[in-house]
Amino acid sequence: MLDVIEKLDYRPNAVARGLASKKTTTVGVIVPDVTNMYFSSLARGIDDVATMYKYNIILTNSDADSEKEIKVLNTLLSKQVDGIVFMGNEITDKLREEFKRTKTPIVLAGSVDEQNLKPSVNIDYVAAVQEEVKNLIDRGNKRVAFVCGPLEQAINSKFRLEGYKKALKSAGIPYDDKLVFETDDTYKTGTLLQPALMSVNATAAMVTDDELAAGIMNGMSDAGVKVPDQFEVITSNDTKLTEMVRPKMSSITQPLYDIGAVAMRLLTKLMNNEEVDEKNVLLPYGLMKRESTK
Amino acid sequence: MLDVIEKLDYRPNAVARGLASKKTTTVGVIVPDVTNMYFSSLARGIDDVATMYKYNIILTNSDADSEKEIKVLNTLLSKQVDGIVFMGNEITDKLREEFKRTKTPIVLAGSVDEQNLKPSVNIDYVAAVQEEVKNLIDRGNKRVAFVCGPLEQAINSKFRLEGYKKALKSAGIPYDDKLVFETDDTYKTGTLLQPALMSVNATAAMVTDDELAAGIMNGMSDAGVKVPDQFEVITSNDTKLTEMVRPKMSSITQPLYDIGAVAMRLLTKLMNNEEVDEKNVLLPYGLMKRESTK
DNA sequence: CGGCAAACTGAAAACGTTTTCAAGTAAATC
DNA sequence: GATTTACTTGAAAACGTTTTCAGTTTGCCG
Repeated sequence: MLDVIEKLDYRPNAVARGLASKKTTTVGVIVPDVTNMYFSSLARGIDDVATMYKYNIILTNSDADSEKEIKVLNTLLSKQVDGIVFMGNEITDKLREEFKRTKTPIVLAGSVDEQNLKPSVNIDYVAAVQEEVKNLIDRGNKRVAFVCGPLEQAINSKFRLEGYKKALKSAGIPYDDKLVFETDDTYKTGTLLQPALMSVNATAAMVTDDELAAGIMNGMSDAGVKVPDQFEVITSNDTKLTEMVRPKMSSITQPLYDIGAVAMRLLTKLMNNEEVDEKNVLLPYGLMKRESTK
Repeated sequence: MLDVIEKLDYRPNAVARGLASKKTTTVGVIVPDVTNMYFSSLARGIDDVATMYKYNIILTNSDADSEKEIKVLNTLLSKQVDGIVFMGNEITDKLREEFKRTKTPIVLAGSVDEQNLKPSVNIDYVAAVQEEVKNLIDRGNKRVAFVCGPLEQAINSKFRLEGYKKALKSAGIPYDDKLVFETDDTYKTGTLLQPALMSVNATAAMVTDDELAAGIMNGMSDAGVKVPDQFEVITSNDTKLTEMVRPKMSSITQPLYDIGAVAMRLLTKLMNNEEVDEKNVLLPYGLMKRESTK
């Protein structure tokens, strides 16, 4: 019998099944750039639990471009994906409209929407940053810089920067916007930041992306500034890059793989019309001291 | 009025179209691990030209596990993908059988099959390694180690190791298998290799993976061995990691993004039944001297 | 103006499954 | 043993498009 099947080389046609059953067992994944370790880690977590639940993922890079995001969202929906996990931190009104327009379940992974329109999986970014910046201040840093990605992204402006401000406030240090550096989250930009950082007399930096932080550290080293003795840096994503550079980078730790995995698990429940108790889950974060801080 | 707009809010059903037209405008991508920068770079190239040609990609991680590869290949085929780009370097006979069984176009990206069964896009690994090892030898290294991933993978055993042997041969140096280290291509393994490397009196290493190489370099530094003065290392993939570690790693340069892009472009031709002149394309490689070599 | 090919049109078939539904059969209840 | 209930079976409908094909119109040429 199996021989016959082998001979006939029969494969069930999932497309026909999809048409008939209105389920494709495929989910869409929208990600700014797989090439960034932060996102590839999430993506890996997503794919693993997706296959665990017999789903496949259609992976698309959006370059965090709002237009591309909308476009790709619609092609995914027209491909009848059963659900979507979205990564990207600038949820524009237009995008939110698109989100509302469909009844296909969508969950955000490692991405915040200030309006909490959709279920999401994150860590408590403000608490984490606040805690790290407090530590920096307690260690004697009077002027700690905040180096982040685009402030249009709520995760930076509404969360991380808030944590930074809170830490400042409870330490009685006035907020100085000369100390916040808005960047594009790339390694190269980081390497160029040393002069600017020095010119404002910063002695430490809270950085929101590992590649960016690596750039800053190397820029410092190349300019003869010793990390952490003369300049401390803390990064945010705890990708494996933190262990690869020297000195190793202290970081907020996030369960990257798990964020993806939990997001996907959450999505399976939604696709299955199961009840979910907590729509916006916060996973525990930690603080990992390595060599870039005193 | 809103009803009308809502009514007009029509999305063509790609699944129905797929059934009727026998084209899904979706291609499968099988990759060992997106989390590895080498593969995520290829994947990015693939996705970009895929969207350029109106395709989407179903991305699956195989962990380079032969069984998973076969399994996932079949689910992709049952999902009626129009084509597949495969990454992974151990093409087993069983996998080859599966490849033969289907008439869906398949191309290999950054992955060699010694039998050249399927179209592929690569660089000339043997020439590249040979050249770099020759340079190492010319610079006075009598004992250069070859540190690679699993030798079951043809890319390592049949290509890179061959290049290594050739370089040795033309320099009149006898091949010593104590100098070849078969590993699992991970950073962590690299960090542990220093004692073994020292014990065989190696003064340089040709490494086949960037993360692995970074591990080796850091292991050396941590043990007080100066790179490149006391130990030179050359790596193979030229991911952005090479620029991030200190010292920066000298590397064979490969157009990673382009390998993916060209592979996908090739696939579009095959899916379109166009003639392709060269089934096994070799893209140009280069040698980038950075700081991990003298 | 006749004849023929080309272009257009609309309805029906096809795509390969799942879902539905009706009819039939077996089991269970009294 | 009759009546209901539950289960089984097989055929038909449905899924939402593209493809096909016959029929009709248009266009062109002699």
